[in-house]
Amino acid sequence: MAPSPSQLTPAQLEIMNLIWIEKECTVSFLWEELRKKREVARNTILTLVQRLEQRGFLTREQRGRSFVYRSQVTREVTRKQRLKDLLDHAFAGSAENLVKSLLGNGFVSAEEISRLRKALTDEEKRLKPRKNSPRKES
Amino acid sequence: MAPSPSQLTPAQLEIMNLIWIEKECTVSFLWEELRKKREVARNTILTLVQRLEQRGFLTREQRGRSFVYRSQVTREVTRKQRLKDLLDHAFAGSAENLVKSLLGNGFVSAEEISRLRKALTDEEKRLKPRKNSPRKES
DNA sequence: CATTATTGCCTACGGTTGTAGGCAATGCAA
DNA sequence: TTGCATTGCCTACAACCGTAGGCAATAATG
Repeated sequence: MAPSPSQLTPAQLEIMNLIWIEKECTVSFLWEELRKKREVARNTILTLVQRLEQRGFLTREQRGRSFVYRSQVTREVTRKQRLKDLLDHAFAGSAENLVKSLLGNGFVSAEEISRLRKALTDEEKRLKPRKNSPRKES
Repeated sequence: MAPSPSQLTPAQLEIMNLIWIEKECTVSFLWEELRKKREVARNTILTLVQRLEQRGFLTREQRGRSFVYRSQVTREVTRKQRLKDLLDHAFAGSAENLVKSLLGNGFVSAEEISRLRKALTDEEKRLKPRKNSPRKES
């Protein structure tokens, strides 16, 4: 149960989220953005970013007098990992229970429910197609 | 961004999951159960459990020569917190994207999809009832 | 009774995290 | 040119985490 080096901590995720949006970030930019939400020293951000680079989550490239950082892992892969982790360790692997917890706690808006119902209906058709309603072979 | 004391770590969650199932656990019992999955010293479990008690996640009660530990927080509340955390910090608050990620990564079985579609259909009716299909109050 | 096993307590240690100060190099401004 | 600003580096530190050893008290066993 050694601390998983592939799971981003909250502060790390905060930075990655910004970089995923902006594609390229300098430390100063990250600092200014994060300082809008909480007080933090520039060196704090610098250290966090440097450690993320050391562990392979970011790459950096010299641009003028400073460095520009880019992500080495996609947001989607990170989402998938975190989702699987939550699913396995908090919901005992039951996606059904997870989604029902989402619903039961009011985390899903009416519009989202509507769209999700449609998505699930499609998915259901895709998995169990009616004999007389053929579909393309993708 | 101080480490949130209310978020259980993996090792802590492993213990809480057992206690949620068993309702009451001694350290020795937890040790035997966890040792089935990985090698770990009894004192490791003891320390983890003691720290969980210090932080209010567990209560203990002397029973004979040892202590019996019980949970002070429900599994549901913990699930809700972790789900909200994942939702906000990894999926930017979009439950729709979260569920679609579940689907897209094959984390949901066909049976679960079927049941969830029904649950969502019900939920949709509940939120946007047809004018001519009244429902009970509460 | 003597020995072995069980149980809890105290202590520690190496690693990580979030936090940041101090310093030096380099660039811009007056 | 002299001073202020930007930027990165090195260092540190308290907290926390997972891990566990050593010890003492007490209970079970022979």
